[in-house]
Amino acid sequence: MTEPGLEQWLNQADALCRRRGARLTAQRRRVLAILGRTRRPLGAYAILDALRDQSARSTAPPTVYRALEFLLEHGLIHRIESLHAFIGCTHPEHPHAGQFLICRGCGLVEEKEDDRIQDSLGQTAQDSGFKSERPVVELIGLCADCRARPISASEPIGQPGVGSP
Amino acid sequence: MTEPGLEQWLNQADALCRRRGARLTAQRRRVLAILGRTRRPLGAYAILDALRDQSARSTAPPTVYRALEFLLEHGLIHRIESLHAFIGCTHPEHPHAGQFLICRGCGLVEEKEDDRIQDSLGQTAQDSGFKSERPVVELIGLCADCRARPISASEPIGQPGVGSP
DNA sequence: GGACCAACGTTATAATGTACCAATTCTCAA
DNA sequence: TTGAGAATTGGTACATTATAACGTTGGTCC
Repeated sequence: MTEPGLEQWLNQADALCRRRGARLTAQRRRVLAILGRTRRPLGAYAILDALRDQSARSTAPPTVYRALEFLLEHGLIHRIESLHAFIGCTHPEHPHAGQFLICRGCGLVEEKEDDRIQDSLGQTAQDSGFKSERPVVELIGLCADCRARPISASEPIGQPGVGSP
Repeated sequence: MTEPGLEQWLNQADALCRRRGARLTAQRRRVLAILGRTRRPLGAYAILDALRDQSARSTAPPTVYRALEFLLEHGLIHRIESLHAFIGCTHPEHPHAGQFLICRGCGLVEEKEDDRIQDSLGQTAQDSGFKSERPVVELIGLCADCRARPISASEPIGQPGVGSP
């Protein structure tokens, strides 16, 4: 999410919520903005720290988790299960479950919405008579850039977030 | 995993480890057996409780996590990310990453190894120049049985494990 | 204004996972 | 067989992630 696009993204989220009769409150918007400034997933406690940094008011875990719950419900963010972390949704127009390419080198996450994957998952579920309600698809590996870099096989670099203390 | 099949499964695991020069010790075998007795995922602390129940010796979390780490490395169990839990692998002959159909009704998990899914994931990764090292594919929903049952839409039933305190 | 309800503040605690070091057990060569 | 070294386990403490419970605030509608 680039800085100029951030405002636009937040406004789009605001509009979406209004349309649904939901309220993107100041607190929720702050959390969304924190996630919107990075393409890396952030843990709840990293978000908490960011909130504490940007305001004098004290903030506790439930506040963050409540905001995250709301944003998840409205498809404005996604949860990355394998990292216990959250990331802004890149196309929140319609609710969906994306697929995530998670680079263990640089920490960047690419969100996909691939029909072939969704079809194959749907087929497999159907074959078992299973009704899928929440698909979790996360590929952990190395992005193109990190594969090209010689040091790529070792520890992650890049900004703090999750996993890089 | 049925009771008569359990011994056979454990022995297969033992043979696999031997072949690789790894040691399926008594402790590791105990953990594997606990997972083998259910088709439901178990949290680390549920396994810990089971261990404590079946022996007078005291046991601490690191013991369980070390055993789980070993079993994961050797493909004898899988980790279910969305549940923070572990489940026995149904076909450990070769290392692999399965796909999991997780019923939120009865808690049962079906492990798949579907070529269409794996192909579509591979395609998507390749399109992005991404090298997938650890795919996480978990579908949370309702199994055929639970869909058929009228009460199915509400809370989970069945044996303890994860999520049913 | 007052009743209501959603959102938020606050404290405490549960659940999951790991760092660290000591004690034990196993293996293999001398 | 025995002792050195490696692998495994025991055990304490603590870090990280998440939620329960209850009171307070603030906006909305009559």
